[in-house]
Amino acid sequence: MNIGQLARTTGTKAETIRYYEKIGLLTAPTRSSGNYRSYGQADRIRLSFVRRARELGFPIDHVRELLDLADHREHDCCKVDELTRHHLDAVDRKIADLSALKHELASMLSACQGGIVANCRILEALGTTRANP
Amino acid sequence: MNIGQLARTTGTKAETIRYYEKIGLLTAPTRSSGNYRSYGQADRIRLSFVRRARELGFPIDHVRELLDLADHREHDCCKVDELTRHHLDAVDRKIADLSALKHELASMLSACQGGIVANCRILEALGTTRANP
DNA sequence: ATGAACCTTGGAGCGACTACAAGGTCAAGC
DNA sequence: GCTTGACCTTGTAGTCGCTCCAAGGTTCAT
Repeated sequence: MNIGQLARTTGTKAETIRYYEKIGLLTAPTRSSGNYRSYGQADRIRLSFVRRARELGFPIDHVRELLDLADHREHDCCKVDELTRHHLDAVDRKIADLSALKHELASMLSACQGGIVANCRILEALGTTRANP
Repeated sequence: MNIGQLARTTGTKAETIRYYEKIGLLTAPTRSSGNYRSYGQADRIRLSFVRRARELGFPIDHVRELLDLADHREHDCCKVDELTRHHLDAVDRKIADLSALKHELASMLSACQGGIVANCRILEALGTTRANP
């Protein structure tokens, strides 16, 4: 499998695969006679794992740790649990922040009655300072 | 007011203020005899507006448009409304994505019963390919 | 006069890619 | 055998929104 095929079967761009190789997330594969990267099933599985973890929003460093853990199947899995929990907390915080934001934007929108900018409640709301005045 | 004072009164770092000036979000202020930037109240208000919009997650380009709109008080405010609506939609989508993510992470966590990595449900879930296999 | 606390500029670095340029390789069709 | 076009290679620069740093200038209190 060359890089394009691997890219297609994993829904990744070839550039991204090369990037993962450069930062050491994926190991350099063997090369063909024409110096093309040549991948096998194990590579595909590993990349899929990476993509899935990234889809779930794990930062690259966490993915690296997860890969490490997955490579040592005799280890205790509490570290995996901890990473996941940690990430879940971060996601929760982000959701809370965005929800607050959403309500603020929604109330700005509902206050807007159209008309000219001079009377715009949205811009008014934006002009309302919050940081220590 | 020099840059440090403006920074403190708006909860911004001096570097960020200089950055905003460089990208043309804020106009270059007058300079003191010693070549220090010297700001007035109008600058403080404008920067506060920018910070507030950024807090609300508007990307810099939108902030630029909002500033433009706020500068032309006689214009119709429907563009402001549109920008806000657009942003609200994006926030909503992000919340939906994160909620889906949260549930996935939570169910991964609840499936994990401890033990060694070889039996870890979290890693198993991560290994489950989703992109076209 | 000296030192600390500020300011100046320019440039590099972050994360996680993405895009591009200039060239090499491969398979199919003629 | 030659051309065409799709693929691959490398390296570098750009994205976004800052943040940090280094090397030097200014201001003010002691």
